Amino acid sequence: MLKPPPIGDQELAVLQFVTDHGAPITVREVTNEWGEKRNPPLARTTILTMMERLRKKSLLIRAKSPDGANFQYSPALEKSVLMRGLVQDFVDKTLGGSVSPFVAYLADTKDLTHTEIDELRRLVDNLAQNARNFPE
Amino acid sequence: MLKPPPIGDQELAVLQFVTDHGAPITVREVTNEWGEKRNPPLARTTILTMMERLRKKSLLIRAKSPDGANFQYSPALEKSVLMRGLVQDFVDKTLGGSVSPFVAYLADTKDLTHTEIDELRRLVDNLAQNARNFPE
DNA sequence: ATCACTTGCCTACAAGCGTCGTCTCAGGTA
DNA sequence: TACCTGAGACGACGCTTGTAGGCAAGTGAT
Repeated sequence: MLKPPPIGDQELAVLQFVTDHGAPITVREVTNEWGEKRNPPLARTTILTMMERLRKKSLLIRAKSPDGANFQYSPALEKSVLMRGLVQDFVDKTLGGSVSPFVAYLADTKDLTHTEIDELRRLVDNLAQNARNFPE
Repeated sequence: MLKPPPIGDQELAVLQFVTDHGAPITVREVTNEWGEKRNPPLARTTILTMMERLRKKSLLIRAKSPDGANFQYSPALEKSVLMRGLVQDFVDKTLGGSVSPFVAYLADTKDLTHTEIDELRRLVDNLAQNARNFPE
């Protein structure tokens, strides 16, 4: 398996926006709905360039719009798959492959809501459940 | 608070090595003990450059060795602080500020050992404990 | 004093990223 | 038909990162 090309911060932001949008979206729409609201706003061509670079990296796909006037872009990967890749990458590269440090260092930052902690607990329980279903 | 300068992957690897080493270390030592073992091996000057860049970013500090012949580098931040910053950064930038997706998407990757899951559970319990001690 | 090394600094250069300006071309419009 | 407009393609520029070569000053041995 070849190493996935790295994604820049802005590229990732665009990718997330497209992914969260749910439906195929044009460069113009991304510019209007996302790029211009930022500080500083981004030119249309900037968005276009980033989206094309994402396409080169096989993270976006595009197809002619129904009227054939322009292109509509869609995420090439499901959000869950994308996220998992990002997390995996971070864990491997930065945390040295073990997830324990994540929660460990997270424990120091007290800015977790009760809701989030509950959610974490629920997820860990789930994790344990799954592990029991798939013993080594 | 100004935005922390970004750290490249290799830079981070060097920084981690220095941090994990525990004692002040010279460029030569990093080269021998870390740089040359890699694939491909890194030249001494490459390590030097990276360590100097890390120093510019205030992530390493250095001081003359006792015999005054060269410099010894040490991490500017404790490992826990560094890690917390990295995790925080990742959560903010990639996960949109919420930690739940982390464990959620982690749950899909089944390559967690029982030991790690147990550890996670313990940590979450701890987290909950702390939260109870500091109600909002 | 000279030679061999080591260390640190300076410079460089190719990729990759963030950001656009410009060019061109297909379609409408007057 | 002669334009204007919006879309995509291309190229570009500055900055950061990864990688390193060359060089000058210091140090120790001869």
